[in-house]
Amino acid sequence: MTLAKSDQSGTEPGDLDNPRARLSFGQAARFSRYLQVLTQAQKTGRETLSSQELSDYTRVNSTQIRRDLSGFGKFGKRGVGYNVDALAKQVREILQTGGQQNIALFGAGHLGKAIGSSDLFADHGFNVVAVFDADPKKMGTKVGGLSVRPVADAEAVLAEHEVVVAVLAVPGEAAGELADRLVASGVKIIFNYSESLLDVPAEVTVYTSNPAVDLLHALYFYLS
Amino acid sequence: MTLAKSDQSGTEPGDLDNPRARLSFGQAARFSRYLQVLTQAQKTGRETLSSQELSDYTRVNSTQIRRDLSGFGKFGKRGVGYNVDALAKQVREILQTGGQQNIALFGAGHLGKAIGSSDLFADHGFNVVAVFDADPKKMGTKVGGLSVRPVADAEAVLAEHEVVVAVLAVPGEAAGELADRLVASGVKIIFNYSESLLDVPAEVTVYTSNPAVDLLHALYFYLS
DNA sequence: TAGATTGTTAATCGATTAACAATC
DNA sequence: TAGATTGTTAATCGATTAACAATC
Repeated sequence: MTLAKSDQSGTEPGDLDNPRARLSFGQAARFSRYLQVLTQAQKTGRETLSSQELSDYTRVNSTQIRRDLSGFGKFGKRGVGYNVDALAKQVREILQTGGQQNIALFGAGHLGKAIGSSDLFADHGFNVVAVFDADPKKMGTKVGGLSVRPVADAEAVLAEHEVVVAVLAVPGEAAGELADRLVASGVKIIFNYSESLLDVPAEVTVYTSNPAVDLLHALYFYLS
Repeated sequence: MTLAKSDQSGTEPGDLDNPRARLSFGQAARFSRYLQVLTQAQKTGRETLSSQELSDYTRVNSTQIRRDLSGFGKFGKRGVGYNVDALAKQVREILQTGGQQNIALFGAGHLGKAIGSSDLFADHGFNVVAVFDADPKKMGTKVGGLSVRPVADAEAVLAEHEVVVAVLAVPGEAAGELADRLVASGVKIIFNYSESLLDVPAEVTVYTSNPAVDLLHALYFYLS
């Protein structure tokens, strides 16, 4: 939450004279979604997308999209839309996604295997460097090309690869203690796929994924 | 998006005289998250939670939380916090989560198995009624107590169980065509775990889950 | 009592929306 | 040209934040 501080300038959030202006929390969330849609559109060979199409896929208002983008330049062509390749490149620059990031995956169950063998992270330049599990029987089995390792190795691996991002696909009972170890090892971003509520220091960001929460949200509007 | 219309009254969103006042899009999202944390806190035997603790777990501002809740009544005790059981009950009423909802799961791969065998949905009263897959070799195998069925059966099963919610844990290539069939069968809410962008009519809500998007977002603040 | 936390107000900031000239 | 869509402004709405009296 302390990360959510917006830029101090009361004027243009992304002034052309200052293209490194810090994005607000909401803006960064939106730009991330734009990039996801653009990346996927590139795969299907789309050459242009209008702000309205981007809006349909991201559920962000189309005026908002044009405003977000126009803060960094004039990337669109009136009457046509935005060039997908060019805009994807621009958004990557805005989000500063240049550097390689290493990720550690904890849990080699169904969910761990699903995440480890998907291209979700690789598509955006993230590199899963290790898969850990507590079950001795799983040691050495392969998940997405990596051999499963004992959780005891975690500290050494995290340090060696300078891992800042950890994905927790473990049972709820194991998550709390594991999170404490990760925080002690310098992990700053935790994706929590367990049910457990994690207590971490303010400088660590926890993303808890829970489809049931989104379903409650969606159903509320469907039912009323 | 069309679902996001807020209530028309410019005054109290949740007037005590009108406890059924429609929640705004953002409010419904927040109440869903409160309920998730409260449900989990119940499991660990917590008796009370303060708005600050709820804020730490939901990343929603604590004043915002108190304000959301106070729109529906005075549920807290000053100097103590909120009773977990009582507040969970209240929030369930506010979100109108009484009715049973049936869900169909498509895809019996790693991700499908992870979702089908978890308690994520069951915890909130949702009922997975069928698991479908395209692979003939998987027919009859079990996922979370259900036998995997051919996708050809989908229309009949969706109609029989009045399914409004579908979860797509299938490869991207299969998702688009499947979504069209689901929409034709009356499905209104689709959880899309594939990479594919889905084109659906305005009355259908698509939730696309993508950890990489959240990671881009989180990293932006970590790196800058 | 003293400390903690709610319930509530007011000020500020960011998001949404409508509208439209500019222009591809 | 005519149609479509951007870039931009202004108005409104919702979220965030600080502050604090009320009260458990």
